[in-house]
Amino acid sequence: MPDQSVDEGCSIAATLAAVGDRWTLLILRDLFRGVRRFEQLRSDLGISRNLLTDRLQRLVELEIVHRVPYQDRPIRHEYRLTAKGADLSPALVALMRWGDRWYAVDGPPTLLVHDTCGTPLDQAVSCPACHEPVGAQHIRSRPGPGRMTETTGADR
Amino acid sequence: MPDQSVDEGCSIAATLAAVGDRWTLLILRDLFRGVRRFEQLRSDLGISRNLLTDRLQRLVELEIVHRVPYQDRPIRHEYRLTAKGADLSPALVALMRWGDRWYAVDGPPTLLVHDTCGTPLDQAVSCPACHEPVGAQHIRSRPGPGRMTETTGADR
DNA sequence: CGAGTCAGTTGCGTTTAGCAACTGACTGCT
DNA sequence: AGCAGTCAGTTGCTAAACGCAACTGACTCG
Repeated sequence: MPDQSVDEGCSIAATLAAVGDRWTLLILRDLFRGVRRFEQLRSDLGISRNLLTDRLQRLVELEIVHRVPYQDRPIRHEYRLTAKGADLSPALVALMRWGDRWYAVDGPPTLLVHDTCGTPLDQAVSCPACHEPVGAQHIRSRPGPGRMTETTGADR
Repeated sequence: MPDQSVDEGCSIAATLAAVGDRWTLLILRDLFRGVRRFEQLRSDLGISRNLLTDRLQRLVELEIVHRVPYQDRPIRHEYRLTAKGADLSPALVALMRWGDRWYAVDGPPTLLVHDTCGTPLDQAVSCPACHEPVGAQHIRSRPGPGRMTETTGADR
């Protein structure tokens, strides 16, 4: 387990400590897609029940997901993204675009489009001063003002 | 292990199959930062040697990283990002920004700036038609034309 | 009343991760 | 020449995480 020495002062490490395991980002992908129920998630992902239970509980604890009842008798809950969870959207988009570029055969298997106009969307790192896209080789990093909080309470 | 049924037709799953384990993205983060040698990576990350060996070999196999000699006698290699590896930059940026937003205390611990002008950079999903940033709730997905290749040969 | 569904929990064997010790090819000092 | 030190691994053992199958419980429906 990457411990606090890695996390300290690095937002990438903090993010990965929260959602960076084998299943969590895949679960979140499904939640974005509208798959919200335990059994749907389980069969769509092929994850075992105990792990799904565990990952969902963890996501609820981290307030990335919340558990809302969708029926009584018997009471059943579904899992929905919170604002914090929905805010992972750019990260999933970025991961998807890399897979599109390096592993897709005849173009992307899934297109992201603007709901109002249907245009396929793009993602870029841009410079607010120069008003232009910035490639990886023109990105430099500098120490910023902040510090990190603990991602989790005690465990993991 | 998320198997091919999950990967099939999903670039997010393909990406995670390649780099989505507990250490790989952290290793890549260090490579972006300029940490390139085995012992530097090991001590910076706190990863054990056998795992680091394994992850680096895997990254070399996937052509995300290549191994280049930096001295003879004794021959020593360093690990550098290939174009494919450097192309993960937007994904790491996205993960970092989420950590910044949800776990940083007094602003981000690391700032990304444009090398030519020093301006802090931003990342956004945008619509080429509307010329405006698009939030998660306005993104829809549609089946695209493509299909996925295998991320790995046989194992894992 | 028995079959079926959904959402878990429990138990157990396999895989993977983490730690420590060891190897090997050197360099540099005395 | 001999010994300490560095870098980049490899090997062996234990502990934690995962994956599977079976079981529970609260229902509904025929």
